[in-house]
Amino acid sequence: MYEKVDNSLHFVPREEKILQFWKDNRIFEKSIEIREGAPIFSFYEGPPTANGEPHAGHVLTRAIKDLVPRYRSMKGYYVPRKAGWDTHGLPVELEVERRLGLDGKEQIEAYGVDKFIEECKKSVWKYKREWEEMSERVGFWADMDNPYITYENSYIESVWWSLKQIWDKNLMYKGHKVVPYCPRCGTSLSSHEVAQGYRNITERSVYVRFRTLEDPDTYFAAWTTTPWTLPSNVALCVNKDEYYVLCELDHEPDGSEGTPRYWIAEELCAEVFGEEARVLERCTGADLLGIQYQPIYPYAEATVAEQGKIGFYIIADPFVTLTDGTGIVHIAPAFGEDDARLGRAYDLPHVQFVAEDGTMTKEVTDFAGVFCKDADDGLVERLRRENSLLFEKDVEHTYPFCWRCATPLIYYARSNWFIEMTALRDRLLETNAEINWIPSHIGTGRFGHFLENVIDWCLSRERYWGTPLPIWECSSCTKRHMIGSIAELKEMSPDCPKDIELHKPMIDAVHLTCPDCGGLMTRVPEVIDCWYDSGSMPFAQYHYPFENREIFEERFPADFISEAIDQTRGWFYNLHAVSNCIFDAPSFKSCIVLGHVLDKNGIKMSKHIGNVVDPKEILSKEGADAVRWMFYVGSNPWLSARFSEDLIRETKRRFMGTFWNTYAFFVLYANIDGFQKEDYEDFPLKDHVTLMDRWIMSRLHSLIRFVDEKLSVLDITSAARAIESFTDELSNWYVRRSRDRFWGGGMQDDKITAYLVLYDVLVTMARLIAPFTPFMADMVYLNLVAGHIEGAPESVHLCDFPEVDDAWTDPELEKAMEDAREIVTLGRAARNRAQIKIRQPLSELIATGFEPLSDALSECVTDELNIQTLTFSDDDDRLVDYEFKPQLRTLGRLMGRDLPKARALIEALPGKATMNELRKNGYIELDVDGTVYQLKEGDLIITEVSAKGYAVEGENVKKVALDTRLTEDLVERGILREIVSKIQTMRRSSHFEVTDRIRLYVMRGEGAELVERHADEIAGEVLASEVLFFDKGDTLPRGTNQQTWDINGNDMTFAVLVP
RNA sequence: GGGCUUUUAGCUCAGCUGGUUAGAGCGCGCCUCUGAUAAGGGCGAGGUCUCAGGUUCGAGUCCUGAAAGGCCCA
Repeated sequence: MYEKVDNSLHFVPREEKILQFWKDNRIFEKSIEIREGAPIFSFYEGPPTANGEPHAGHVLTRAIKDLVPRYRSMKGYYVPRKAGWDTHGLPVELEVERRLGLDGKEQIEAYGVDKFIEECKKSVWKYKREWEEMSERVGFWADMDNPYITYENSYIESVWWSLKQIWDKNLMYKGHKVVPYCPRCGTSLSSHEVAQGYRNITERSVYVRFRTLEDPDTYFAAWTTTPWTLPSNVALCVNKDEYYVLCELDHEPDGSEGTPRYWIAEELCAEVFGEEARVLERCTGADLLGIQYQPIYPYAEATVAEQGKIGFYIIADPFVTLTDGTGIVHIAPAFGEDDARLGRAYDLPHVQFVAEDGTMTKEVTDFAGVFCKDADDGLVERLRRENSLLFEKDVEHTYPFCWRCATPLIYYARSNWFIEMTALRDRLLETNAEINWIPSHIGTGRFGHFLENVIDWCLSRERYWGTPLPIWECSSCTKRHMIGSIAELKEMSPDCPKDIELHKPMIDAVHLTCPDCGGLMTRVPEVIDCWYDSGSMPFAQYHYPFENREIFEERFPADFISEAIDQTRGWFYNLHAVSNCIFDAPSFKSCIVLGHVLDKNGIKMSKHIGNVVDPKEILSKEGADAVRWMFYVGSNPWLSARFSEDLIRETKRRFMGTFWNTYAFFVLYANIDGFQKEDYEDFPLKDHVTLMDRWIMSRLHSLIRFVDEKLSVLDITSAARAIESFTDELSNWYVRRSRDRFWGGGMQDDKITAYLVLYDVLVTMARLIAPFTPFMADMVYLNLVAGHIEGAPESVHLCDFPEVDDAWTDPELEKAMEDAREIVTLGRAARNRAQIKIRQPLSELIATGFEPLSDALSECVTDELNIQTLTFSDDDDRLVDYEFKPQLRTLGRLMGRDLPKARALIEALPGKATMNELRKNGYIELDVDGTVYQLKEGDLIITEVSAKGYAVEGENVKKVALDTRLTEDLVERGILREIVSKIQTMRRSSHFEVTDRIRLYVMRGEGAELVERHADEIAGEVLASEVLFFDKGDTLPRGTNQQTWDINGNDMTFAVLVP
């Protein structure tokens, strides 16, 4: 006996049982163990941070990241899955700061860095349990007991090793980077902090003029919203591909007489100077390169002279656009990222006249000590006095403010450590081309573009909770040393404790002895960008190269990774960057880039809108399989997916409900008949299979092929959709058409065959869907296979993925069945139209436009439609006329502009006459305004149309005509069917068991004679052991259910009883 | 502001290299069937394929531009 199946859709308690089963029997561990020694399929788990709660998007990520390894595992690969945790970084520090009530670095130092670090270390586990529970609940299988943790010494040591590789390749340097900086807090802000503080403000922008050296009446017109950076100006920048003009005005800025001339972008000239400007010359930006001008303020002269560099001339860069301003951009390399980049490229002088506290430096003599933004007024006033100011204008734009203290941030050059990614640019692009991105546009688009414009990686952070940058500097000479292992550290250090922890502040107390001069070396204060940690996971998770050399080597690069699209410049880039630096190779071969999960209205989930769906709640309501399935089948995973309970319920009903019911049906009848698969191991199945059996088996094996192909190229959605439509065909065609094979007593060969086939389909399906809906798959498997079939694995997840058996596939049969089903659909429509219900037998259905079906298939159709004959006929004159339409594909080329007219003519052609001509000559002639065209059959779309006396359904070629005439015999058979149907209804409403044999009473009167003549037939259908007749008024035994029906116009009364 | 992406029925989605009347499921209305089913079947209503130009005999599909949503970056 199989365990009785409850056909409700409450999957949650069943899933919980399965979870327990997996845990108790170590199914995950076994699924790995049994594949040991097999070829590796390498999967890298992107480490989440347990500093925040998991949300619906993480369920999608885990659903995808679980499916692929499960599939590969069942395909025979060894798929180790090591979980990991991302633990370092500023968000952790901020959370701890907030909790401890600290504000800023000074207070952290006062509190004690060692205690602060301890708090950080604890804080990163805040939501560990939530993450573990969510992962387990969705059936995400990974080794959570031995995860890699980025703050552990062994992990950090591997990171250090990799940094030293980079150091040894001379790819690391110290330089300036412009960062968003809060002058009040004295610290730079990370991008995500900056993002919190954008505000819309109105600010003054100024147009100023720079006098050229060669001609005192010729100027460059420039524009800026930050006058306080003008004292630090060292160059002006144009776009060399844009056009510029030299125009002349009739007055100086202050209104006095003069004819000053200005260089300005052609497109912006009229906007800035109006129509009065006379254009004298026109050239491209390229022609302006190198022209020198006078500094607008005198402050920088000495500083520039000191540096021995050349400034104050025209440079060019594509970043200059003509959307506003003048097309000539003021460049101050200390105060803008583009500026800084150009400063490096052109080797411009470094002028930074704002101090770390945000005040103007002493060089700006007029405003020394004034907060930079407050100096704007004075600076502009001076320009006005000196006639350098053209105009002022208010502009509205967004500007970042410090999220902590609301001070306007400034972009400010700070000293930082960099990895020279620009030197690897070409290799980054080449190795990127080897990656199979899904969807592919990521590789060429978003990610590819990012790599094309790659900038050097600013690695250092002036913070506390991170991997310490292992560079030591000598206090007595200029020596710098990079440490690459704990052993090296201990060897070179006179004061390294034995159990050194590789974190601030402990590591800062460790000194080295300078190998060059013997002096004392101290570590630089910075930690590194925590993204570098996660980019190092391919090797650091295994403490490579200090341990696990082989493990790393055989698992690098990963065959598969997947995260959401916001990781493009995050984890995807960091993995790629680090592995290119260290191994000159990509670190993953294929990657599914997931879209974001939105709410049911397509809006991003966010706490303050209050539309966040708690994944825990949904999982415990609808179950994990349902949520997983919704993600797989709903839309392609790279598109943003909407997440709503309704959607989950719908997809769950469509697939899981249908599949589960089919399974429950099988178990119900198998148990009634005492069928058990193991009792029929030697049954010669192939000798007994029917057409329907061969069809469903063929469909099953075609499905296996399709799903396997799609999954092997990571096309999850197509695979899932195919499974869904197969399930529908299984339930609503195979099982429905085969139902009566399972009824009645006895165990004939045909019944056994039906059981064996349905069993095979269900069990094969269980293996096929195991990667998708692992819970339901195992429920079915555990009941039908494990414990029944000797030697079968104890869980479906220890099985192999199903393989295609070509002995079963029969594409022609599948095609023919498709036709049969189409005929059935049309036939049903015809019946509906003629208002003749299925229970009324009819004599004939004529199908046109179909290949004739085999006898067996025809029988399937006649039975389903309750007709006596199915006839195939393509030229039955009684039924058809013809209509013509142009075959645009061929005639478009032939006729061109005549086509619209020809089309009208063709559609007006007389049906049968034209058809006869076409058959006789092989062509017809068509005269379009005097041009005669010969049209062959292929140039026309020929449609057969309806005829009289039949109910006709269908369009174009494929049609059916239903003969609606009723004979006496047909009417009688209709009544019989109706009678049987009503008695069946009574059986059910009396709550008899399906197998109960009944006593049938029939009241004498209308139709009773008919029953008498067909008593045996009726008795057989309704499982009646005897048929008795009674008269109105007779008393029937107690418990008899008596009812009167309108049987096709006759009032008839029946009664049923289980004796 | 830039890059990438999405936009097809009330909702979720198909729609191949341009081709004839743009499809499916859900939902809705009417009808129907039911001895596994919370199901099945038929019909119907519901579409300016986001918009505007262009190429073409012909555009949901190709090109240009715009709008709206999403992501990343500034």
